[in-house]
Amino acid sequence: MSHQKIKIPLVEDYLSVYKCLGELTRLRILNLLKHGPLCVCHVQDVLGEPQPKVSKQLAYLKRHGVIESLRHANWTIYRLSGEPGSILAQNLKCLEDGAFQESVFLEDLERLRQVDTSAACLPGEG
Amino acid sequence: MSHQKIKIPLVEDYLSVYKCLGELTRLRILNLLKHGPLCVCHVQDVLGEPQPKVSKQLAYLKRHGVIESLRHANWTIYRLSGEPGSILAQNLKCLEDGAFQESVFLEDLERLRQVDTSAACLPGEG
DNA sequence: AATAAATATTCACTTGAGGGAATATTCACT
DNA sequence: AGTGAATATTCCCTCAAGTGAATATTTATT
Repeated sequence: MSHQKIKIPLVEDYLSVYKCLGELTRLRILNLLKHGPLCVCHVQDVLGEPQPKVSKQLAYLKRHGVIESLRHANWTIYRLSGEPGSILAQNLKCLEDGAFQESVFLEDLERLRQVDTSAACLPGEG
Repeated sequence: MSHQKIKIPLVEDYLSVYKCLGELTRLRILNLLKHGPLCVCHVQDVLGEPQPKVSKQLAYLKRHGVIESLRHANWTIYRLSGEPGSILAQNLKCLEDGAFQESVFLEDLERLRQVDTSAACLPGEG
């Protein structure tokens, strides 16, 4: 078992969710995490943003229950924490068909594909 | 024909839409307008918020192409400007099933029902 | 043209969010 | 215990957004 569930109540408050989604770095992070868990350094590499910036936005999302974290050796793995059907899940679905088609997000995914293969800090899944 | 279409390009930028949705007054306004056009004074009455505050948020939403305005005598009528299928429309649909079930929004609708009947400044619809 | 109602805008203020640089923390390894 | 890598946090700064009070604008009415 790779991810122990440290349950933080999901925001069931739309306003919070929209605020989470209303910032580019956070949207980019969610776009990435939609494709699977990632450690901070990978997010950082893919986004090309400074470490504190990434770390802070991850903390923000975690604080609002949108993502969960798991310590794995020296790395912190983040992943989406939404149950299917949750507010966030609904919105991410909307995003999938729309926003995430925008070039910023596609480019991120392209870079993710390159980083992801040589992943050394990914937890054994399954 | 009641609403002449003064076309302002709809925001096809998710970030902008989420920012529009990420503020309580604006969410409340959209919840109201989802049930039909309204003049400023009605919005104001229903929300119980000061006139400049309401007017500014309406201006914000209009500036971002989310709503349209129409002058009708002394009143300004606002209504949603989204085409079906637009980003906003999708999100409003999400909202309909979820956020707008929260008490704030339900209470607003209750107050809207009372105000709406005695409407003197509504444009002749249909 | 003067007035009043409805709405928009300006101004001044405050607050919170985001950013970078630096520092602290946590963990593995020796 | 000491070191280095990965991550988190703090400090400080700046800027944008929201707010209320006051004022301007628009329109109908007289």
